[in-house]
Amino acid sequence: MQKRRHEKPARKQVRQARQARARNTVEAIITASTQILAGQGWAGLNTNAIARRAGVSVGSVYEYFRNKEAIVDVIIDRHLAQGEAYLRAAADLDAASVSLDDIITLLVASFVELHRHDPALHRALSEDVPLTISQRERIQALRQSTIDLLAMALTPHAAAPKLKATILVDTADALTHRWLIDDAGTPVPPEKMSQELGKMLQLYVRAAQV
Amino acid sequence: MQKRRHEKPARKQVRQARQARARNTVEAIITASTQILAGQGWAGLNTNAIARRAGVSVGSVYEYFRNKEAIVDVIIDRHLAQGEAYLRAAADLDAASVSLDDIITLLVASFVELHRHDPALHRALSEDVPLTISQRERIQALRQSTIDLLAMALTPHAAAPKLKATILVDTADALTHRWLIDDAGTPVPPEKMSQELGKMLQLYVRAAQV
DNA sequence: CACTTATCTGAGTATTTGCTCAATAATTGC
DNA sequence: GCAATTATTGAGCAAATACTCAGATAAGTG
Repeated sequence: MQKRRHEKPARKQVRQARQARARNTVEAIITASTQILAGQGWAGLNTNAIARRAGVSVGSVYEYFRNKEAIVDVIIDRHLAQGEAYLRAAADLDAASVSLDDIITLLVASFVELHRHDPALHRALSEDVPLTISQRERIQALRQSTIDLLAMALTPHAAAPKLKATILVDTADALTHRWLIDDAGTPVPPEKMSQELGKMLQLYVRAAQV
Repeated sequence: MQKRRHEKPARKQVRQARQARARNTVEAIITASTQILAGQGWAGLNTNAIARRAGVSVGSVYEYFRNKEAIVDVIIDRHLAQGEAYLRAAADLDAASVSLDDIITLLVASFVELHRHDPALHRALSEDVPLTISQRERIQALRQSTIDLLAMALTPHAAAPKLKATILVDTADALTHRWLIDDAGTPVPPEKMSQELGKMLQLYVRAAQV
């Protein structure tokens, strides 16, 4: 049944969990879905399997979630919140007191840390689950905030900080992604790789622009 | 029906197209599938839609392809062949006569070129279609060949050529991917980005190692 | 307890979709 | 022309799966 043909007819209301028992049910559903996503990916995520794994009936799933996508929505929400937390922590640093070295080290370390936690889930969410437009927008906004914050931090140290910040963030994100999540075939260990990544970014930021 | 539960029972043989009419049918099926993949992605690719778009009946589809995945297999095959062609062309260059500048310029230009051609299909194949193990292996092999070839080219110019080649290839691939395929939200134009990418890779390769 | 509200159940419905097969048509070889 | 081979058709089967609903059970309230 995969897709509703002509847009959802605005079905019935979902219930808000009031009692503790119900909140447990909701959490069980989310946990089960997360595990299935990490283990079998989007293709393995079906409502019957979710209910079975959560130890509840399908009816309960639809009591608290409008549809399958709504469950994933919550999972993505919680996942993005982690990235936003890292960003808030970095924003609290005193810009004047950190060196260029520190900035880049923190950048690389943050991305590595983010990707190291539950790589299977991260992979499923970023490469498997079909994201809605608003989910994509939220990810894009997080990226842009990171770039903006980094650009501010770079301003005392380098020319063209916005451009450089874009390159730095995209490179750090794309490469940690590839090394920690995507493949299984890097002959070089990830620590060595992220060390090289830091070195490369350093050289790039320090270089005089053309 | 999505998935056969207990491994394919080794069904009936697929037919080999002998007459010109049949070869047209096969091509029409592949073309239709490619278009659907590029336009609607994996989720929109179903056998009835393929048959309709190709102007043939479902029966014909299964006359020449064991199942839906077999069609995608051919598409991926042809797509990878392009990458392999680039690699062969690069391998024909005289190693002694090219400068470090040329090597990196060619690397970046090749990746840009590869990703610019039919980005929608590229995206569907690399982020949407669930790849089989052997398909992943083939991609991995192509990546490794590229790294090996680049490492050889770098040997006269830099220390630790294998490590550097790995970084270069992964960076070029991941970033062109992101800029040309993934998003739609880069405020900086792709040409500028690839120029910066080339600059960064140059600096990295030229730097004395620690 | 009696009553109301919240929660849960799971067999069943509606739909999608991969794929088959018996019948029909076109092409080729003689 | 006439078989044999190759090609095509499309209704329909079987399985998967998102989601519903009528009724059972538990919890809160007086």
